[in-house]
Amino acid sequence: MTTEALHWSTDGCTIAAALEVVGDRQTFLVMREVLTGVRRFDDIRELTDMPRQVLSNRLTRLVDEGLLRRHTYTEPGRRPRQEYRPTDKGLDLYPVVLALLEWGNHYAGGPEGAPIRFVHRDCGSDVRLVPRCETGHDIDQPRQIVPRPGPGAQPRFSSA
Amino acid sequence: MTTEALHWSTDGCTIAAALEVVGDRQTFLVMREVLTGVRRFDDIRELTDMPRQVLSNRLTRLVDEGLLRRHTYTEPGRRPRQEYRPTDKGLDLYPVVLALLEWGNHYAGGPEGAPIRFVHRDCGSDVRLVPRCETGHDIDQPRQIVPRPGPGAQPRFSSA
DNA sequence: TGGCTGAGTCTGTCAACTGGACTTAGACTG
DNA sequence: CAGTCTAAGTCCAGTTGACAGACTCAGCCA
Repeated sequence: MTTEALHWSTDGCTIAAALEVVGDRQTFLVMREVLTGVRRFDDIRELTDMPRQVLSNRLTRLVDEGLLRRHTYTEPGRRPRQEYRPTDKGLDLYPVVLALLEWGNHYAGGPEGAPIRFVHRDCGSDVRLVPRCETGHDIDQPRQIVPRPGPGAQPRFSSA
Repeated sequence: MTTEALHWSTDGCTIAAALEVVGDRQTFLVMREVLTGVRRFDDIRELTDMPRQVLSNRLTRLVDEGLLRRHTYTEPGRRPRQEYRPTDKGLDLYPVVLALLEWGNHYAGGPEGAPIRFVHRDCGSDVRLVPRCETGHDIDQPRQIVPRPGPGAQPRFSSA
């Protein structure tokens, strides 16, 4: 019953690499706000309820990582302000946000339903994530998904 | 240009609720291991490179939250050991894992490719996540996804 | 009896988060 | 022009959490 997975190292794991960028709660909440259209410092701070210092830190890092970019804009009769807008790299996190939203709706949702949903711009109906294999089968049961070593898999040398 | 999103509170956000459970790097790495078939304490510890205390803490919490369950099993001639197995609630995190994997492959992958992939058990080909709206349109551009207040949305009272 | 091993617990150090006060730069007010 | 308002931070002290490494405990085996 030894699992094959044990023989492979996790070096270079791209899940870990992704978590390195967005793997903490606060960073992810910032992305949630930006992807739902909230883009100014104090608005994000209020909606995520995080200390200014942490928000400042996270925004700087997300800009450095290329998920957000700063955009200065000026409303008439006001001084210039900063907005944080998602880049393509940031927008591509939508599936992660959707996956978490679906899981949360299923397992952590209250009776009144989620306060947010994501819809198809063209038709207005809700967006769901469908796991599908490249042969074209839709997969409705997670047990139909199984792990395999990928192209970059390296044998694991047990450190004994 | 004022965004509508500003007028809605994030109370009850199911993304935040999901992050409350799996929103830190270490917890998520544990789920990655369990979902790839690595289920014993010391194996997880070695592959995730985390301190025992942190792993112990995370495993206990994941069991308490119902994503994992402990399973005692005995190899012949060895004393009983614990395994951590995913529950249905844990298995349903597959889409989140897949979404992070895809993002990581795209933006953080090395030239040699990911060390892990997930395939359809029946046909063996790679599983991808396809965002699709409930009307049936596949969505290939993240910009076609837009946020809307959900059924549980509450007006936001600016705290001035 | 004593040793091995998987799965932890204990302890001290050090980095990160937290809440609250302070700072800065434009624009507007009198 | 001096004073005020606001968005977007920075600074500071206290507490929490991660980390590394040593120690513990329970079965099994020689």
